[in-house]
Amino acid sequence: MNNDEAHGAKRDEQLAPRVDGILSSAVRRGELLAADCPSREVLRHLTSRWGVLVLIALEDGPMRFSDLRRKVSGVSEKMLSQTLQALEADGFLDRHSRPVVPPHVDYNLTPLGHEAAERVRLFADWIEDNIGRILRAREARTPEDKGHPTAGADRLQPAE
Amino acid sequence: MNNDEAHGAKRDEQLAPRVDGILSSAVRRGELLAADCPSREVLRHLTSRWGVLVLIALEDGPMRFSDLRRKVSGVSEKMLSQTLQALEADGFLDRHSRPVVPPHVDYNLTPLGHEAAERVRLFADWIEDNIGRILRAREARTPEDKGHPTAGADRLQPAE
DNA sequence: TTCAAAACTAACCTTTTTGTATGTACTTAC
DNA sequence: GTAAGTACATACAAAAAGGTTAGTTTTGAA
Repeated sequence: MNNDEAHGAKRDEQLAPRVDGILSSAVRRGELLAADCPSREVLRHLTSRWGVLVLIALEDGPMRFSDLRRKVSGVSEKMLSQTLQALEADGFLDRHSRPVVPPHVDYNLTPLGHEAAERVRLFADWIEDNIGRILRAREARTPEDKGHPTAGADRLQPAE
Repeated sequence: MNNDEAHGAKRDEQLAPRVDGILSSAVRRGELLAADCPSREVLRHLTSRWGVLVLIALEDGPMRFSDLRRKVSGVSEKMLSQTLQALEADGFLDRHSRPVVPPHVDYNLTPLGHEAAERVRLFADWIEDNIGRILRAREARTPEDKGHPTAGADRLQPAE
């Protein structure tokens, strides 16, 4: 038997993900673009400055705090522990602390975190693969001053 | 020789994207995790709070400023124009202003922007599809106070 | 004996981001 | 005649993010 129906609470959250097929795109799109969509908060956490890099770093396997700190170059201890706690609270990774001294703590992705990390890395890989194009496109625009909003609007005409 | 060498400057950026195959994963991974990697800045722009939503909104086609403002619910005029300018400067979207009054300005994704938006949407879709799991995973952790770093370390043993 | 390493926390400060409110120039709708 | 809409800029204020330093506790290495 399926005890899925058993807990009963929060039907709303469970309803939306079930919608798949033709309508799903429009419905889901509408959700994220809505100000009160809970996905927005999750999106913020996962796309946070250090969150992205931690997820990517942990894809290679479990890692200790200080190893992560060295791997994710540039992160401070404070931001790393803050980021790890946020991701842990969201259920994207697990923390395993061994009661030894000096402390030994391992972090590893949960199945959920692994799925998220995969997607994040796909996006990150695209950026790295295309960083040349991107930088060139940027340079093609910054050198020349692009027309100001009012600059081209010297001669105004009524909207047709 | 090929005229690729002609401009001389920034060989480095062009070199990396050319690396593909077995080594690419390790190399690229290493780049983003390096503090001075230019991809990090691009990543910040694309994963900025409103940048993600603007890219997704523009995937359906060109849109005017005020239409975007209504579609991306919750964004202020200031942040929207700031976000649009940043994405435009990076070459992810184009701005087309018609010299009429009241002003009429259209924004649309460039080919580059389209590729980026696709990846971003894939990730966003995953979040929306799994928001139920995510929220449940979070709730499973927050109610109970998870062990403090020192809490479980009452009896300390030398690291083995 | 002093230092470094481990994995943090807490306090303090700076920087960045975001929001709010206002103004602009002109037109259309009420 | 007044309000609303258009696409912003600008100034100021609040909030969030980030950095730096110091401190904890114990071990092992120099």
